[in-house]
Amino acid sequence: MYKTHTCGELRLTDDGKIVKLAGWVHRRRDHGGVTFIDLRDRFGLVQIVLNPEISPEAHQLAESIRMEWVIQVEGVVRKRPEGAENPNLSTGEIEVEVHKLNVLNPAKIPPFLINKDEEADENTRLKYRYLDLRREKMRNNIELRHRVVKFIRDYLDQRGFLEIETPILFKTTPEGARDYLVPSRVHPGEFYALPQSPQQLKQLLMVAGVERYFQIARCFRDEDQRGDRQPEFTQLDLEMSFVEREDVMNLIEDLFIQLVKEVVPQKRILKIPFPRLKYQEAMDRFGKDNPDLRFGMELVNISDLAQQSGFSVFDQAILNGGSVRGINAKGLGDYTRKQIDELTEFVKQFGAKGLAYIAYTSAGEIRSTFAKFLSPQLQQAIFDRMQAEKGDLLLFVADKVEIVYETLGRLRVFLAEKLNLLDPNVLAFCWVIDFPYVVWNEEEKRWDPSHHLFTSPMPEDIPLLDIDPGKARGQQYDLVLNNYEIGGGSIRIHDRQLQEKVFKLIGLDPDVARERFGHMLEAFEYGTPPHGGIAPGIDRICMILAGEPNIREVIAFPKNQAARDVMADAPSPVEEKQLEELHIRVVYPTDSQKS
RNA sequence: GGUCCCGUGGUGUAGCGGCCAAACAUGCGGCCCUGUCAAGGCCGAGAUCGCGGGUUCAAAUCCCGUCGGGACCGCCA
Repeated sequence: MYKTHTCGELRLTDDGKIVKLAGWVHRRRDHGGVTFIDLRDRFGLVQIVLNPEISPEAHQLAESIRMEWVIQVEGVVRKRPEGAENPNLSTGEIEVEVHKLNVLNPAKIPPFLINKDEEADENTRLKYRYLDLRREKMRNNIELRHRVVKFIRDYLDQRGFLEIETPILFKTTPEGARDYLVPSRVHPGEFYALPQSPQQLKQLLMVAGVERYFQIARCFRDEDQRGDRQPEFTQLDLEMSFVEREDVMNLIEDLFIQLVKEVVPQKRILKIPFPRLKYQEAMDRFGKDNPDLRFGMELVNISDLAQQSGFSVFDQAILNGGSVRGINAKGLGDYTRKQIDELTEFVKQFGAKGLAYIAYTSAGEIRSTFAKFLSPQLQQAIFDRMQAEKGDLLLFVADKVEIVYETLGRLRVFLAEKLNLLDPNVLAFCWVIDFPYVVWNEEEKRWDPSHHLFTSPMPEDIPLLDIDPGKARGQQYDLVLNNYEIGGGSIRIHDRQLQEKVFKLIGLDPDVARERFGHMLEAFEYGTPPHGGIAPGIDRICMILAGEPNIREVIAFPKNQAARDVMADAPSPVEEKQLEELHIRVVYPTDSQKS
């Protein structure tokens, strides 16, 4: 054994013990006479002392040692001299007096500092990820992730769930995200696809009678990156038989309440039980189906008031079937014209033509883009409805309702960030339910499933599928946390006729449906229990719990925005021989196709 | 496919037409120092400012292009 103890565990009670320690040189303090080294391993830091009077050899050798060298020491645990304790260190009451020092492996000078939390260039961090992971923040994040997953496994195990692995090499499903394809060597011209999620397989496990299944499942989607999206990511994939919507929601809600209590006790859940918002309510109040409930500034509909104003921008919007809504940016009434212009630019990105406002300055003055249409009565009515006080800034968007939602929903979050209203220690979970079952795809002139095509409609809305599909609601539920959708699920269809009806509704050709999903349809005829499930995203959850701005910070070896692993430099070209075996010929894009 | 932002010693930043062959911190090298813990003191090395082109008497600084990175839109059932 290289070590008898870890660097984090020695205490005053170990005083006098002979120990062996091994780890990395975190810092070295050479006083000419005595030399101190903070020795680090994954479990902590401990100060080791090299005294020439104890061991001249060790002290001599320590001269040459540099940061991040891997060393081993043998020595005696000593209580530190009076006044030399370090209260910032859990091992700060003791130190290890070194009798023997062993260099296990020297280290080059690292490209960034391991012992400081100073930001380093992310590209460099990714290239030397193994060094980045030594740093305290990343070590904590990776450990947090372990705690989260461990908690989930234990929690579900105690409740009768089985963790079952499903294939990584599976079948393409072109209706979702773009698939990652894997060519078959033994079947020329045929391909596996990496799963976008184990959706079909977990449903088939329900047909198989598993009843309670989960998996910490890797999922793959070949779409462009975002801070909260990687080409491969991890879901808690879960499915249960003989359950209704409430059953799944209640289980998951309790799981997260307990998880927070155990893994991040310093964080506070805003509301228990989690608020449940109907989709329409979420849109009306927050403009998004993933609302951040940590702050107010809710949208207010003033279409009826705006109608009387005579302000043509408002009239036009309403005449075209749109609406006029606003938010009260509390305390921004003294914003300058320039600052408001900035907000206007912001909403224009998302399709708004402009931003109307009423600034009620702290001095009590009114400034407004539609001042001359603002009769005292109208102004009062708007102020009443929006609870405006001196010092407030009322911001309005008049447009098609989708654009109003989109722009005000984003503006609301944008302002909250600016105003520092987003407390990272508060966890505002909520459920969003009663989603529309299908949404009209204008481009393709067809109905698209708003969740996925195995989702069951609300039983009472099934007749609507024939007469007015847009009005039907799905048995879908999204779990939302602080402005992120962290999981979506639904009660599934377990009846072949209904499933075929849905395929037809969304314009899936029966032959194509049989080819792609024949195994599902057939399975449904062999005694399928009612079932449903959910798939919370582990990366996003860990990101929020760790207070990180993107999921790369909670993934050991993430890819960059261009979907590249910059450490190993993947993807990479392959040998011609490999391509031959796979019956593949590469056709490179020409310059004109590239641009 | 598109929009925006960034690119200065190893790292993080400053400089944003002449005062800059570039400043500060940290790291790195050397010397001094027996109780420090972000040790300290002294000395030193290290960037032609991502790359290419242009404007100008003069470019790290302005413009165009390009490469790299990031944020976002599209996309993500």
